Parts: sequence; structure tokens; C-alpha cells
Amino acid sequence: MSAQALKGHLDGMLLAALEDGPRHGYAVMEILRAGSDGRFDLPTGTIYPALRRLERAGHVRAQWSEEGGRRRRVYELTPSGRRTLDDERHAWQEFSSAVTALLGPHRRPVTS
Amino acid sequence: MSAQALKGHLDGMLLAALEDGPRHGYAVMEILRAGSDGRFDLPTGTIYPALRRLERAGHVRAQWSEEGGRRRRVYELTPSGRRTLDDERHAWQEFSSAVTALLGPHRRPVTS
DNA sequence: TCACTACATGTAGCTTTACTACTCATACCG
DNA sequence: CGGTATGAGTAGTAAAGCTACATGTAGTGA
Repeated sequence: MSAQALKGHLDGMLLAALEDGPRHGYAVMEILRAGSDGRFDLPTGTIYPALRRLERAGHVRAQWSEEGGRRRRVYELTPSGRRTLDDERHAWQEFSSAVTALLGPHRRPVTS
Repeated sequence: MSAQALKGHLDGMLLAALEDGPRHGYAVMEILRAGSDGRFDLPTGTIYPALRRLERAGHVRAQWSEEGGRRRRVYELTPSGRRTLDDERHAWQEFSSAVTALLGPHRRPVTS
């Protein structure tokens, strides 16, 4: 995976990981890793700042929780986050179909 | 389309636009615009530097041509460029299927 | 003739965003 | 007691597309 491939597509995936209920950062990380067959094995330096960004943007709400001596920051979608997720899904559809069309299948020269 | 969405995916599309024969920058720009139904209407400040980058990387070869008082820089794929295009196609498959899986379809709550 | 648009190429500086490389802390397992 | 998994974070860097410009020719309509 190219170093820049993720740019602009991470937020949507983070929001999607929170869609089915509140999750803490580490769990979101796992969801991305498992849900991509290990392809998105993102460093903590990517995921935590990204979640902070979403918080600042008002798309998620965060809350500290202590459970079994384990300090966790649990994130939850806001209504704005749900709307944004819808938008991101739509944008991804548009974007990916355009790239797929342009990249096209490899047309090998006819070898009749 | 998000400002960063293209990051890391442009090179492949540029190479693909050159696959069927040499093209000059402006023509490549048109191919991207037309082939994406107007979604990738990229500014010249994006396309020309990107082509230079591919040239420096050895993926395309460039040549000036004068035709009807029109000064054009014509780009052509190198063997390395063709290999890279194959790689980019493969990477795009991997990437887009992973994103699609994670973004997922919107599962609305059952409304029985 | 004049203005506007399409064609054609380019650069300098900005911005965004993911990554690298760290720090800190607890729980668990051998 | 040492290593790994869990859990959160920051500072600084690099990549790459975008904005806003400059430059020039050709064609078209008023």
C-alpha cells in the first residue's frame, strides 16, 4: 500500500468503525486491521490524532472510562458524524468508480 | 471530492492515460476529466508537476513537439512505467476492496 | 479591431494528513 | 522478572495535490 493512499479516506473508515456503537481508539485500530485483512495496520500515531481531529470537527464525542485498571478514551458518533459518514460513503462511491474507470482493466494487445 | 482523496492514486491514472500511446499534458488532463465524468477536473498545477515527477522517476519519457505553432510536451510510457501501472492497478484493487469492506453498506436498524 | 475562450505549459508557496519515532503506564503469561 | 498485549499520546517530518499566479498562441464572435 502506497504511503499516501489513505489520505482523505481514513476519516470515513473511522466513523464507520464507530457506527455500531461506542469504541475506544485501540478497538477502532483493531477493527481497521481485521476488516482490511491486515492491510490497514495503522500506527497509533495515525489513529489517535485522527480521532482527535474528528472530535475537534464535532463528528465524534469522547469520554474517559476506567475499567479494570484500564484507562480508555471512548468515542461515539454525533449526529454530525453520522451525516458525515453518509457523505463519505457517497464520496467513496463516486471516487472509487471514477478511479476504477480511469485505471481500467489491462487491455492486452490482441494475440489472435 | 475531498481535497486529499487523490493522494497516491493520481500516478496510476496518469500512467493509464498514456497506456494507449503518447499524449501531451493537456490531453492527459482531458482524459482524466472525461473518463471521470468531470469529477477529476484537475488544475494544471496538479497535472504538470505530477508528470514531471513521473519523468524523474523514469516511468515516462518526455519530448517537445511543435505542431501548428503549438508547443507541446509529449509523454510516453517507459517499460518501468508499464510495470508501475500494473503494480498500481493491483494496489488499487487491494486498497479499494479494503476500503469498501470497512466503509461497508449502511446497515439501517431493522424496522420490522 | 478587440475581447474572450480554448489550447498549452509552467512555478512558488501553502496546506493537509499520515507516518516515524518516541514516551508512559497497566495487565498478563512464562 | 522479562516480554508481549493493551491503551493513550506527542513532536517533528515528508509527500503531494491545490491555489494563484505568469506566459504565450490560435480561433471565434461582435
